[in-house]
Amino acid sequence: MYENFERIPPDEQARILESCLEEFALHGYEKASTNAMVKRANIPKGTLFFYFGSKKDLYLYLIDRAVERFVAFMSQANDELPSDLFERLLHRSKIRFQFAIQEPNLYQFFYHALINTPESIQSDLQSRYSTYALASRQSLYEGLDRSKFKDGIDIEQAIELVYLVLEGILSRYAGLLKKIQPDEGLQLVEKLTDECRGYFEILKQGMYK
Amino acid sequence: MYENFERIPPDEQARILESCLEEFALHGYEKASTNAMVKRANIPKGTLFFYFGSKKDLYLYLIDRAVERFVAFMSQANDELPSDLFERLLHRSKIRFQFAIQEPNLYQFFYHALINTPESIQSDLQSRYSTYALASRQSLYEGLDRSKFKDGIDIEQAIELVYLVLEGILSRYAGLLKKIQPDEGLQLVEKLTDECRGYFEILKQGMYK
DNA sequence: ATCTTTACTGACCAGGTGGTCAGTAAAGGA
DNA sequence: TCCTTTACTGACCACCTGGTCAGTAAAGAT
Repeated sequence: MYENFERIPPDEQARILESCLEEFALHGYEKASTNAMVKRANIPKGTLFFYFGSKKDLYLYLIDRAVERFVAFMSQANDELPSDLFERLLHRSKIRFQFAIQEPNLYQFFYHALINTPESIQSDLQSRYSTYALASRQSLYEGLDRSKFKDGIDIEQAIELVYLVLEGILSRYAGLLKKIQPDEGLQLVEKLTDECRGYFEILKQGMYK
Repeated sequence: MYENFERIPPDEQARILESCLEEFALHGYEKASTNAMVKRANIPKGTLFFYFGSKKDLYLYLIDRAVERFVAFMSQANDELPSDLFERLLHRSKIRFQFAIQEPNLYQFFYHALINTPESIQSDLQSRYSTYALASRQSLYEGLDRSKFKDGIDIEQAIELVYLVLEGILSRYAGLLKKIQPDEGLQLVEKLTDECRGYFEILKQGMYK
C-alpha cells in the first residue's frame, strides 16, 4: 500500500509526514487541503498521491503513526502504578498533559480525529483506537485497591465519573493548548494537574470510606 | 439588514428558516451548502442572498432566532427553583434534555455552533451567547442553600465540577440524540436524568456535610 | 548504444463553493 | 398608456477541491 513512500529516505519521509500532520492538526480531516500539504512539504501534487493513493489513506497512515507515538509516550505511565485510583489517574493525566504540550500537533491531530471526523472513516478509526483504549482501561483496573471504596459504590460508575471530569478538563483547555509557548508548558502541566487534584479531592470524599 | 426577508409572509419566512437551520444542523457552518439550502427551501439561489446578504449573516440571523427559542424553552426552569444545588441542576438538566429531544435540529445547530465554528465568527457568537450564559449562571446562585456544603469546600469550584459532569454526559449522548425516535424521547430523558442522579449522589457525598 | 523499467511530475479534470448582477416581470403612479 | 420602481431571478464567475495520467528523465540491463 505505502511501499512507494516507504522506499524514500527516512528524513524525507519525516519531513513529508510532519507537513501533512500539521495541516490535518490545524484544520481537521475535511478542511485540510492536499494542495496546502504539498506546498508545505514542497513536493509536487502528483507525488503525494503516488505515495499515499488518496487523502483518506494518507490520513489513516498518519493515524497509525500517531497512535504508535502516543502509546510509546504513554507507556511511561505504566512504570509506576499507584494502587490508589486517584493517584493512578493523576499520574496518567499528568503524562497525558505533558504529551499534549510537548507534541501539540499530534495532540491536535488526535483531538480533531475524535470529534471532527466524517462518518466515512469513523469505522476505520474505531478499529485503530479500540485495542489501545481497551488496554488502557484494563491497566487501570489491574491491581487497583478496591478496599478504600464505600460499600454502596459501583466502582465502574465511579471510574466513569472520574473519566467524565478528566475529559471535561482536557476539552476545556484544548483551545489554550494550541497557543501555548514552550516555556510555559511545565507551568501549565502543573496548573492542570492541580485543578484535577482539587476536583479529585471532592470526588474522593464522595467515593471513599 | 434583513428587511427584504422580513417583508415576506411569515409562513414563508418560517419555511425558509427551517430549511437553512436543517442544513446547518446537519453539517455545521462551513460544510453547510447554500446550494443545498435553496434546494431544500425551493427558492432560487439569488433570493437567498437577496434576503440575507451572505452565508455568515444568514447564520447569525439563525443564531439569534435559535437563542430566542432556546431561552424561551429554558425559562420553564425558573418557575420552580429548588434551593438544593443538585435538585436545581437536575431540574434544569431535565428541561435541557427535553429541549434536545423535542427540537433536535435546533439542538444540533447549537451543538455545532459551539464546537465546529470557524474563528471568523467566534467573536460574533461570543457576544450573542455571553449575556444568556451569564444570566444562566446568576440564576443558579440565587437563593442557593449554601449551608449544606462542607466547610472546606469552594462552592464555585464545586459547581464547576458539576457542570463538567453535566457537559460530559450531554456530549456523550450527542450522537444518540440525532437518531432518536420520537416515541423513545421521554424514555431517554428519564435515562439521562437517572444517570445524572447517580453521579450527583456521589458528588453530593463529597460536597455536603 | 539501445531498450526497458522505474520513479516521479504537473497540467488538467469534473464537481463543488459562496457570491453577483444584468435582466425580467409585475405593481404603482401620472 | 407609458414610465418608474420594486422584488426577484438564474446564468454566470472566480476560486478551490481531491484525484488522474500521459509524459519525462534517469538508472539499469543487454
